Amino acid sequence: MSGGGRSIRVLNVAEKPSVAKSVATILSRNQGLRVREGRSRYNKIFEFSYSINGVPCQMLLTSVTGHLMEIEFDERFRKWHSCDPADLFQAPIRKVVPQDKVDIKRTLEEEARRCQWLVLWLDCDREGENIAFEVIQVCTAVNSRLTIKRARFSALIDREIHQAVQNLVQPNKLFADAVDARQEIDLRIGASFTRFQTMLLRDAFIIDAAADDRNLVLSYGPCQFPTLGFIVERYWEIQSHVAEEFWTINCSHKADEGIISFSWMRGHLFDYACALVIYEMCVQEPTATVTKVRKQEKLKYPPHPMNTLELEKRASRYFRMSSEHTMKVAEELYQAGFISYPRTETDCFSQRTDLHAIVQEQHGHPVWGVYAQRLLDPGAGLWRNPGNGGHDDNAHPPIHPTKFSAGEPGWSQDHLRLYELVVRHFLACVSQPAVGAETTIEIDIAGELFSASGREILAKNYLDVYRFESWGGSVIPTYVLGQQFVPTTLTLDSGVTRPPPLLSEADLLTCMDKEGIGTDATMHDHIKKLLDRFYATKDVNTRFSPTNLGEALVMGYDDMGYKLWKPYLRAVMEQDMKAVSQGSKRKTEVLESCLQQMKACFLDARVNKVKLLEAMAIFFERSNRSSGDEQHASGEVVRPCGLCLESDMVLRQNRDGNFMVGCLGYPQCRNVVWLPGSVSQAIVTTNICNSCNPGPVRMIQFTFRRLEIPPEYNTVHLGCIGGCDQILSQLIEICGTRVSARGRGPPSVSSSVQRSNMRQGACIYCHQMGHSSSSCPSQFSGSQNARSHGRNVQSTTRQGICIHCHQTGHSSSNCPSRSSGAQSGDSSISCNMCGAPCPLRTANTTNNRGRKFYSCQSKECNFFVWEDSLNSGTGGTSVQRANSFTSTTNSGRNGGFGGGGRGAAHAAAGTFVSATGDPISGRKCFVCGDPSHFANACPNRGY
DNA sequence: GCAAGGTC
Repeated sequence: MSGGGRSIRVLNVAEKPSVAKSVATILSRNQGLRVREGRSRYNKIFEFSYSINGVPCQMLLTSVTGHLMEIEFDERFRKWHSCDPADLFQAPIRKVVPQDKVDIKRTLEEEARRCQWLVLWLDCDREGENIAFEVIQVCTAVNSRLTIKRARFSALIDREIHQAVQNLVQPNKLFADAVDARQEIDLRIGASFTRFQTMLLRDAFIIDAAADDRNLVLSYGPCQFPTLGFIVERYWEIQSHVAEEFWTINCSHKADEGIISFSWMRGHLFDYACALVIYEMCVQEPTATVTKVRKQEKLKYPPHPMNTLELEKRASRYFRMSSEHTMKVAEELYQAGFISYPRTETDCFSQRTDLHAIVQEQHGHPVWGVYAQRLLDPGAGLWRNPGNGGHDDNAHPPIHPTKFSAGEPGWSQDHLRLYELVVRHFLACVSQPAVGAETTIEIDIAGELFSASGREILAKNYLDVYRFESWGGSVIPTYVLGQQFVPTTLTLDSGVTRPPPLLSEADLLTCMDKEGIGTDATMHDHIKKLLDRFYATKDVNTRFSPTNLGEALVMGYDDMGYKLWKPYLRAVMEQDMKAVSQGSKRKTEVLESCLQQMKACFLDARVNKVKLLEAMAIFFERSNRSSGDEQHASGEVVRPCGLCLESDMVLRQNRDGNFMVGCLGYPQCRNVVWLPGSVSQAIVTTNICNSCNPGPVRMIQFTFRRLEIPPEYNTVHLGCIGGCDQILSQLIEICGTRVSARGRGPPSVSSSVQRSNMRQGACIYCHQMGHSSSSCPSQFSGSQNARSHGRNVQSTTRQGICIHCHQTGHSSSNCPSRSSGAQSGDSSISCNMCGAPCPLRTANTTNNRGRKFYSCQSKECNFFVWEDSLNSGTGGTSVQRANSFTSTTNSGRNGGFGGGGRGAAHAAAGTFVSATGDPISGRKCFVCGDPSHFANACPNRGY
């Protein structure tokens, strides 16, 4: 069949070669399907006959590989020095087909010329719709008569595809518009901030991250920076964590089955005194009564079908593979046909997927083949229809095996691992949950509740194949309701709060997913970028720390008050994109408002660049290099350069206060006009000179110093530097210019900052007067020291209070309360118990923050009393503290508190014992000080 | 030399 007669010739274009092949195979029913090469070796052309709504069609089905086009700035703005980075917010941009996609474009052009219809089979998401319009642009450019149609399909299965082609619709321009806006905003923000911060910082400091830091790019991007922000924020959280002591009561009981540990149902208390009172009550009446025995069946469900995010997280957790490497290996397995498409959000299988067939294929595997066989055995009862994770990208199924393998010759260890994960995960998904019998026992000791639980695994089910997860079993003896026993041990133990751990790769992916940073196909790229840019490092446990560079950048913007490192910006953009795709906002409207805001933010950041410099100075030594990139980047444009014809010339003031108009192409282009030394002020106006070329040349409003120019000249003059201005020429001749001895070299960043510091009179490191930051005695050059120094500046000086005790006047590192958990005061009393000094201190625990107490300095004594209770006439107490105040009973033999053993004898007499069994004498009620009763019997007890 | 998004 040649496509002659009345049949229509239809060019069909899919997003990727694999989809073209699948659609062609489905539509042709694999009959009469021909394949030929296109211009691009990856994108074949499939041909077959088909009938659309009764109309005979000669179908051509080919593909692109994702986006066909990119946006870029016009030539004039592409060189870093060719313009002010602020110009990038409005510089002209265009869409072009990059060199590596030209072959695909040619194929489309050649085929489109000979077709009447163009049917778009791009993925049904916003990016897919945008690619559709790229294809339309290329095809209609060579054939304007094309009828354009869109196929909507949600899975590559027969019914969907046949249905899609019989119900063709129009492409959705709004979806494509949303992506256009996103692309433009990303490019403009990314390029402007990247150029700005690179040129500002790279040459001003010795950044030891890279071997050659002159090639370092300090990139900014709306996805990479929030990702860095997550890492830095967690790091700061850990740095500022102040360990707080807490107290808990532990109880154990020795039974025939072993020792059972009961945990206190209050968890823990931060108030020692309160914990102690309760503990005293328990020791006083230690008999435990079983108040609840709960037995129930618990199910542990298998995971949902796996999408990209889960694949990356699990490969990181189970194999410590980086997300970037995981995706590389997954792509190779996909290309070789062993697993399904690895970039998918979908975590539920379509009803129509033949899950049994996928299981069937694994029957022969030497390790999990038997499990796969059991799954399909109805008698085993192991099968379960997979769960639904609630995500569906309407384009791809969850990741699952597509071809059996027991390992291929070319596979690495990671190929084997990842294939195994995909297969085992799939088999787990279609398996019954694990079943356990859980027993929970609750006991009551003197009104306090404690609990213990045990689990018996009844059926492992999916856990038999999913070796990556476990579910521990533990034995618990039989207790009956109302049963009484005396605990074997009852201890008051202390612990300290710990900071959260550094973010793992899986944690980071979770944060990104939650805040909408990146897509399933790009998240790993953003993480890798942070490592490539030396913003973060990853340890062997896949946990991320910021580098000095990463922390300094975030700190700099944070100090400016900008949340550019937070995910909000991306979230707002995402909302706007949604509004555009739904038609409630126009693309131009979103672009205008977003770029306007970001430009204002950019200009403001530039004004506040000292914050970035200060933050960098905390971690890095100043460099002597003087590239002056920063100065080049700033200044008002006066005219295009007539010498290099590439860059603009801008008005600037050098460090001595003299004005010049220099080319931004410096040092390649050294074109410069020095202005008279008598100029005190120069402002670029919007007036254009109508005689000088190349134009436009903007006029400058000059103000001269009265005493430095002849009396016949005005102090104010609107002049042109293009060569036409006689007055300016005369003044240059009369007054001369004040070119510095070193010539045009612009001031180095370091010297300009030092100068501004001196002017303000304070060092940017320590905020003290009398020296500059470069000679600050507190400056460390070692990076680790620099970081800890930086943290102190960050958390104490900046906020003005110690993060530990919340007092002013010292930093957290030398906080007097740091080691003791409380702040020492001046006054002290003599210890009621041993006579040693008891200084007055201030509690810093959650429940008693600010409350004063006296505490004996003698570790053996530890007399303790609240100041307010002392004033009200109540007494103090002396106890053995942390981990050592133990009541040892001998319930096994005597079944009672008053039984044998040294401790028990004292306890029976109402005396407290230490862990060594020695009595603690002189006990009296903690609440009121009365020795005739314990606190639990005190009439004044408030709880 | 800048971004993020497709996909190979």
